Order: sequence, then structure tokens, then C-alpha cells
Amino acid sequence: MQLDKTYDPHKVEDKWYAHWLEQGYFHGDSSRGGKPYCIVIPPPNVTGILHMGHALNNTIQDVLIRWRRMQGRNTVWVPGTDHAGIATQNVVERELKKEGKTRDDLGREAFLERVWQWREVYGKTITNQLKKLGASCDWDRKRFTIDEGLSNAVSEVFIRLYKKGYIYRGNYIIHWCPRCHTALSDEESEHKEVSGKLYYIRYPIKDTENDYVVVATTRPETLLGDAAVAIHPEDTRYNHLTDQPLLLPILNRELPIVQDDFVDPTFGTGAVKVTPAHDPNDFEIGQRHGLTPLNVMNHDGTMNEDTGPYAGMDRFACRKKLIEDLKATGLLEKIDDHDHAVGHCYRCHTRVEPRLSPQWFVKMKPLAQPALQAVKEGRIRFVPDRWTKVYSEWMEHIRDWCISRQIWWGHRIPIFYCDACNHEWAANSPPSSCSSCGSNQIRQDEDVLDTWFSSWLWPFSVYGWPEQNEDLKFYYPTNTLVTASEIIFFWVARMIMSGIEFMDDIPFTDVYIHGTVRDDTGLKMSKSLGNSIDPLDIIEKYSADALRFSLIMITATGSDVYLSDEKFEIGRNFVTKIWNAARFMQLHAPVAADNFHNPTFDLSLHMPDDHHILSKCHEAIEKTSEHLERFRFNDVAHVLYEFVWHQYCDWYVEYSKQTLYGEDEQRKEHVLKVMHYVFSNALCLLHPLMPFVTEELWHAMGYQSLSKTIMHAPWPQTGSKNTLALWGVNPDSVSYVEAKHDLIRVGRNLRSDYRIPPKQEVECVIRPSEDEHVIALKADENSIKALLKVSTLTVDKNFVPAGAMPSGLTQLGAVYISIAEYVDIENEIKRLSVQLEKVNQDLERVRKKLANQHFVSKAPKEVVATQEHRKIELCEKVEKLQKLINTFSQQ
RNA sequence: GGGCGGUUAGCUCAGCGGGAGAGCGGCUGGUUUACACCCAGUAGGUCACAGGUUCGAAUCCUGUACCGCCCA
Repeated sequence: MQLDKTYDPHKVEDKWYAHWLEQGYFHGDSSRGGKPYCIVIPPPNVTGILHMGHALNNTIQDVLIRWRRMQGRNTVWVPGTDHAGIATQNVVERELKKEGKTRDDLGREAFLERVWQWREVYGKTITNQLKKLGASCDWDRKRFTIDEGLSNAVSEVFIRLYKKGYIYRGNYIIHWCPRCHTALSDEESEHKEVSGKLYYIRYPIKDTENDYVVVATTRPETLLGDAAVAIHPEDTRYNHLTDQPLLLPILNRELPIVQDDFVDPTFGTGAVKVTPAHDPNDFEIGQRHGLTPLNVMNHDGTMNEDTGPYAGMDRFACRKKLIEDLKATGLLEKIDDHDHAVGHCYRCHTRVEPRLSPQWFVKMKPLAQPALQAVKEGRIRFVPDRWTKVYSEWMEHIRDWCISRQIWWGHRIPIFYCDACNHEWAANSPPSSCSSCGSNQIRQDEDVLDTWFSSWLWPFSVYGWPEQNEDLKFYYPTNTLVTASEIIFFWVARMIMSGIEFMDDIPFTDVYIHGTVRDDTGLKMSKSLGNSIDPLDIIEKYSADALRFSLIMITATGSDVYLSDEKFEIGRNFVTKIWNAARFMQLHAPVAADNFHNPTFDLSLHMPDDHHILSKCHEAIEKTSEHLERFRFNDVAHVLYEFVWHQYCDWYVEYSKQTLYGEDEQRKEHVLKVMHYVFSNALCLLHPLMPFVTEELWHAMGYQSLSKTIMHAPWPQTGSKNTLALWGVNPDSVSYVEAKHDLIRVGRNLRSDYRIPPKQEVECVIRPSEDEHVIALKADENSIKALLKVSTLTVDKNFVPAGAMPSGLTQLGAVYISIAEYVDIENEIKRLSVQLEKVNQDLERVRKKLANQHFVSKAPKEVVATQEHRKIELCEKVEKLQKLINTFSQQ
């Protein structure tokens, strides 16, 4: 297959993805046995569309999966989506609103049907987008948190915990979202700093003329639900009025004064209003003092009928009106600016209202204990390690989990009530009569469960739990979980708890936490900010491989990523580079020989550059595997970029041209053998990062004789150092080539300094520093001539320049370029003097170090030896430079 | 208020006890048959600040400042 002049990802990506699907390459089968490697996807929200966070998250998972698959592991990556109770219900309700309807108009059943319809049409968006990214998920196993199997798991778990006494119903202060009309868990209420006001309000003392107590509050509208005013027992300022009731402003209800340690005498006036139905601390004060909570708000955040003149007003309108009224009656003392943290709904960002409400909770302490242990004992490892602490802190201070939601889309709580005998019981499927009295006056709890109550079962529910089957046995526990830090509490911690509770084993061994994707000014990307970059636009513009490679390359382990459009040029340019390297090879040989992956070399044909690139190739293989093992993805990208671009393309391919455009057929064949060995290995190493272009080239280069797809090509092995030794690759040749590269750089530097036109050939003399270099350089003459544009190359250990010659120093010896007409003696002396000065500075530093007795006696021997060696080198350099300068000075 | 992370080249970031690095951008030069999405060369840094440990600190410790995140 002849490669096009430019790479067209559009033609290639869809073609291969369809092919991979058709061949079933993504499918994992437990009956095949072997060593499993399993990842479960963090299920994206079914209403979601792919954003950069997903792109990064799923690229990392795909890298791991593709790598392990090539290693021969029995691999499975389970995809799916979560039903996103609140978010999805919101979307469908908005749709209904356009038709002038509400969910109540439809009724529960019809509404749910409508949601399922919506999901049929739009619910595949994000999974289709993952396919564009190249994700090699096992789509046959795709799950949805509310499909039948997972719903069974959810009710099974609920019932087990209920029977165990770990799930209870209670009246507590919860976070209420007045827009979503539902309770939220602590985690779903996000604290944000807002600049608010602190209102100082006078509470008149009953039966006095003008005496009052001043109370400070940030939420004055809640005073309508006050049950008392509290002061600290030791606060002497209020000694005079402890048995005098106060009057609630406006409503004139009598309020007792209570003494409670909770009150901070230094905050505000030291007297606080107690509103047990609208504040968690007040609730507790209320309980201690036997106060009756009074709820003053409706579900939608409007004031209820107990608020007298304010009934029906929105909470913020009420605040405004109340303040006006207080001013009018002289009961407002003052208003201060006051910054404080306020909870906001994580789905819609509305300010949440703390509110007394009967809800279902999970008792977390007993579940947390073993989950904490699993991490402390290292059975589960966080990468980077610092997240261990975040996890542990949270686990140690865990609070009960509010799991009931007042919406319809979700798993309905499997609790039934009998109106005849007040019996309450849990059941897996709707019963027809009361299990206690047999009455048929029964009803199911109206609420549904938190979406996370299904997600926390994901690592085993996806395999059909509670049914015990082969897949579950084989693939559980999974291996790696890849996610962002935002959901450590929401999801990761809870999965560990449920895994241990229900499977009696941890759900995964490694948790890799990657950074948050931000725009290039550091803001979190979000649709509402309008600063998001759509991964699909990037794929369209730069290719999926470019998107993947760039993301990995610029994402330092565990730190946040700053993105801008141009950053994807890195990946695109690299893809193009690889493509062109392949075209170059194809120009000289249409396809690789059959044994390209395990070549037999005629050792007599090896040149030093062959040794060098083979050695570099094995180094790249080793480093890539090592970095993957350690989740150092950006190091993987850097190693491969450096190897392919700089070692292979810049040096070896350039080097190969003199052979490939020459006459020596044996050498040609030899060089191509080396190239195909190296390039095929490079493609394999790159495949997890860039699946599409590597598969395309795998076939174009004829590598399918090894494996029909690069996906199943064996992961490159260095086969220990023996392989290199068998090929006669010796370290001396490798370091010779390193030194030669240095020499060529020095030579080019001279050309550039003397403004020698790039096309002009020059004469060059090398005066080697060692005898062994004479032989090596003479044998390697052609390559130096080609790379330095040299017409005649002389290697002479005794060379003394007859006149002024530009020169430079290298490890192999001094390089002279004979272009007399370009030389300005003064300038040359100046140039060399600058170099000499720098070398002298280095030498001075090394000398000082070695003269220091403490250093010589205390530093490790190797370090001292290195410095000794450096000193010798630098001394030689100084000597030579001085000699060169002297030569010119005598002219 | 508590905790965590950051501060290194113009920008984005690696390096985390022994010779200051990459990519992008800048500058100089380049259309020979892989590639201008390219090649060659080059400039640019008291590694936030102040102490300490050490023969030796960008790297370890303590403190300060600023930035970001998480939890109250």
C-alpha cells in the first residue's frame, strides 16, 4: 500500500475503528483464561457530551488497556453511563416546559416513559464520542446504572443494609436545593465563598419599653422560624435578662433565651437566634433544649403559610422586604459586610437551603473502617500518593450519607408501608399485600436513591452481581481505576466501602488520579464559562491521535492541565513526522522482510550507527515499559518523542541516506533491516498513545505478517542485553556515535559561525585525541562527510594547521575547517577565548571541589571519580584551546 | 480556621541531593529526491524570598509572601 504524501486521519480513523469492532478485538472473554487486566470506566453522565476532562480520563484508560492487551493479558474495559438522576430529570422537565407541561401533568409513570424515550435518542451521544477518541472499550458489556441488572444490584444492596440496620430514616437537617426540589448529600453541596451581609437585628425584651437584645444573622428571613435566642452560659453581658422572654420582631412571638456552650461569644453580639428547622447547629441546640422546630419554607424556596405577611414570597424577596420592615420599625441596628461560605447545588449552582426533612441515610462508620484499613495497609494504592491522605481524612471524619432524593428518575426506594397497620418493610419486588397484616392498603416510598448509590456498586454490578458468574470471579477485583480528584469522596471511597462490604474484597488495586483540565489561564473548563475546547473539534482539526498524544505529553502526573488550541499541534506534528519517516522507508523498500521483528544480521556489515540506534531502541523499550508501570504517562510520551524524532529521524534516517542513495546493495539491505526492526518496535510502543496512525502504518509497512493487527502485536521486549550482544552491539560503538554526534554539532556550529553557505562543501581535518579514534573515524569517514557537507576529510593525529583555520574541540579530537577566506584572525581568537574562559570557569569549580578535603573524604567514590575525570577532560580542553589561540596569535 | 499542591527560560511545564532541561514562542540561515506540520544553528534563568541541614541544595528541613484546590 503506497502511502499518501500527507496523512489524512479522516480516512483512517473511522476505517480502523469499524474494523476493530467488527473483528471483536475489544471483547474480553473470561473463558479464555490467562492473567486478567480489567478497568471499569468512570461512567459518564448520560446527559453528558464529551469534554476535555473525559478525553484525558479515557485516553489514559485506553493507553493502559491497549498496553496490557499487547502484553497478552486477558483484558477488558467495561464502559457505560450513569443515569444522572437530577441532571436527566432536569433536561426532560425543561423539554416538557417548552410544551407547556410539568411532570405532574404527566404523572410518574408517563414521565418516566418520557425519560426513557429521551435516553433512547440522546443517551448514546457520549459513548459514540468515546469511539471517535479510539477508546477500545468492550462495548458488548456496556452498562447503564438503571438497567435491569444494575437495578437488581441496587435493591439487593439496599435491602441488605436495611436489614443490617445500616440504612435508617430520620428527620435531620439536610441540604435542600430549592430549584431541583430535592435533598442533596453533603458532598453534593459545594461550598463557595460569597460576599454577603451580617444583619444586626434588635429582639425586644417582653414587657420593657425600649430594651432589646441584638442578634446577628446572615439569613434574616429565617428568623421567622426562630424558636429561641441562645447565649453562652458564661457570657456575663446578658446576665440581667435570663428569665425574660424576647419578642420575635414583626411576628411578636415569644422566644425563650437558652444558654448553650455552642455559642461563640466573640462572634457578632454573642447572642444568636436559634432556628432549629433551618440550620444544623441550631437543630442540635434545639434538641438539647427541647425546642420545637418550625419550618418556614416551601420546597421551592418560597416562604410558607407560617410566615404571616411574607407567605408566598421567594426567600430572597422576603429577606429584602423583611429588612425594610425592620428598618421601618427601628429594629434594624446595622448591616455589616460579611464574607462567608455558602452551599450551592452541584448540579444547578442554586444556593442550597439547610432544611429539616425526613430522609433516608446510610450509616457510614462501620463501612468506612475496613475501607480505611485497605488503603492504610497498601492493598489499595493511590497514585500520586498524596491522595491517600485526602482519602483517609475524609474516611476518618465520615458522616452519614443522605441517599433519598425527591425526584422520579432513579431507583425507587424499595420500602413499603402499610396504611392499615403502619408496618414498614423492604422488598425486592412490589408486594401485593402487607407482609404483616395482609392488608392491600400498601404503598411504596415515593423517593428515589442518589445516583451514586448505584455507581458505588459499579465494579461488581457491571458483571451481573448479585448473580455469581464466571466473569465476576475472573475479572473482580479490577486492576486500575482512573479518575479525577473531584470524585474521590463521591465515588472512589464509596466503591471501596461497597466492594469490601458486598464482595468481601477490594474493588481495584490502583487508583490513578489525574489532574483537572483547565484553559490556558487556569480556569476550569466549563460550558457556562464558554472557555471549553471541544475534543471533537480538535479531532476534526488535528486527528484523534494528535489529541491523545498532546494531552498525555503535556499532562504532568497528577497536576492540572492548561490547554489551548495550539497545544494540539505537538501531537499533529509528531504524527506527521512518523508518517513521513514511514514514507521515506517505503521509498527504498515497499515492505519489510518477513522476519523484521526478529532479524538476523550479518555482523560484518554493522556500522557504529547501527549499533547506536539498536541500542537506543532497546533503551526506549525499557524506559517506556518502566514509565507505564509507574503511571508516568508524560514521561512515556517524552521518551517516545525524543527517540522517534531525534534519535531515529534526525540521526539515523539522515545517516542512512548515504547508504540508501548509494551503490552498496548489501549495506542497503542491512540498513533497511535495522530500520524496520526499529520502526516496527517504535510503532508498537506508540500504539497505546496513537492507535490509529500506528495501525495504518503497521499495515502499510507490511508488518501484518507478525500480527493481523498492531493491537495484538507482542509488546516490545529487550530480551535482556543478550539480544544486543548477539547482534554485536558494543558499548564502545554506541559511545563513539554519541561523540560523533557531538563532533558534527561542533562542525555545523563552525560552519554557522563563519556563515558558510549550507550548500557549500568544505575541507575538514580531524586531529584525534586517541589512537583508537583514528581507526574509528577513518572507517566512518563517509558518514561524517555526508552529515557535515565535507568534500575531503583528513584524519591526522599530528596535524598542525599551516594557517588560520576555524576549529573546535570535541571528545574525539579537534575539528578544523579549511575555508581560509572566511577567517578573521582577530575574530577567531576572540571566539576561542570566550570558549576558554568558560572552560576555565568550569575547571576552577571542579578544582575547588577536589581541593576540599571534606568533599574527597565524605562524598561517594563514584562522585569523586566523576569529578576527577572531569578535571582531566577540562584540563586537556584548556590546553588545546590555549594551543589554538597561540597558533592564531603567531600569524 | 484546618489540610494539600504550586512558585525553574517570554509562555506551558519536566527535573526533586552531585555538570540548569523540554515543547512552544524569539532570533539567524536554509526549496538537494521523507517531512516548511520541516532542517541546521542560536539567544534567554541569583531555580519566589529568608534562614538551616550537608563536603555539596532548584532538589531535604523551618519560616515568610503570593497563587490554586479541598474540607470546615
